[in-house]
Amino acid sequence: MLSRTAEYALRAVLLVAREPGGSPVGAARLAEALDIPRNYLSKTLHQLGRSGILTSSRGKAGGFQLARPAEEVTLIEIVTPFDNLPSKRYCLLGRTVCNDQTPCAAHARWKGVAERIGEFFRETTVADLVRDGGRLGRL
Amino acid sequence: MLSRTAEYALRAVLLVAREPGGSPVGAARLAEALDIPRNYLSKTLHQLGRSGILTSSRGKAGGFQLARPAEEVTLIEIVTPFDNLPSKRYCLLGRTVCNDQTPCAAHARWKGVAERIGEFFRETTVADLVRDGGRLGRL
DNA sequence: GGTATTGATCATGAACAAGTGATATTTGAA
DNA sequence: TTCAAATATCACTTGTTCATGATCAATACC
Repeated sequence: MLSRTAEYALRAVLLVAREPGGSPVGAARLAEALDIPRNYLSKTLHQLGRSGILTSSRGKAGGFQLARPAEEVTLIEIVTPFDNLPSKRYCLLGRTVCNDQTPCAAHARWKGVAERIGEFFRETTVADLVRDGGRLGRL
Repeated sequence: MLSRTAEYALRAVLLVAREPGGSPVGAARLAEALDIPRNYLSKTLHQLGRSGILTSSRGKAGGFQLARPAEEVTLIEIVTPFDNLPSKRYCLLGRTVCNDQTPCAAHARWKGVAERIGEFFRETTVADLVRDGGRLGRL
């Protein structure tokens, strides 16, 4: 469903969002928690910065923080730079044109499911998932 | 959502299923209709044969036919060899363990969507899509 | 100012998917 | 029996994702 990198991005953002007091979380700590190489995660974190989701601070006690309130960050924002999700226009059969006027063979039945997926990513916020709890790290 | 190859597989099976009288459809004709290289599609068709979805006949007037009635062939059967779909156990955040007992942060909210996707592929049959009509080929 | 800490960046390779071209093999029909 | 049509298979290129290691650059703190 999602690329590896997009999964890491989600988990990293959630870890940052959970940090008590909103203090900066270092890339090394995040990489350790997610059990992936630090330099690999670094690139992902940098992209999240360019997306306006995280801010970074260098030097001692530096790290990453949320750039905006968790209530305003939706999952689709986090995931989009890493992965093209099935949007409303997505055709299950990979046709270039596929809509209600000129539908593919699967259009009518797939439409509802695709819309449901889109809703999930558009409407679920970081705050929602922080509130729900649940595991993020290695274990 | 699906890999290119899986999309081609679905479209190819539907084209074969639509063939009047169930007569064999040649790989060349399928490739032309889908606008993809013949040899590339050949490998996909061969795999569909090994999956027990299509049968092939060689020689003149050979080609591919449905191995079983269209009502009995579900989309998940077609797609599985080419692409791992998000199943019931699939974790949106890519954690190795994720279930109702030890959920990830997204589990509760994602569960319903994933189940809906699974239902679609498990319950939709080739006959359903043939009945619906809709386009398959290049245009 | 120097230095340790931290993020940012560069270079590289493994694994996989997608696409291309050539050849071998089977089989029906003239 | 021979030929042509069709599937089956092999070898290769290209591009992308994932991952790793090494290095550069900025910054707080002493």
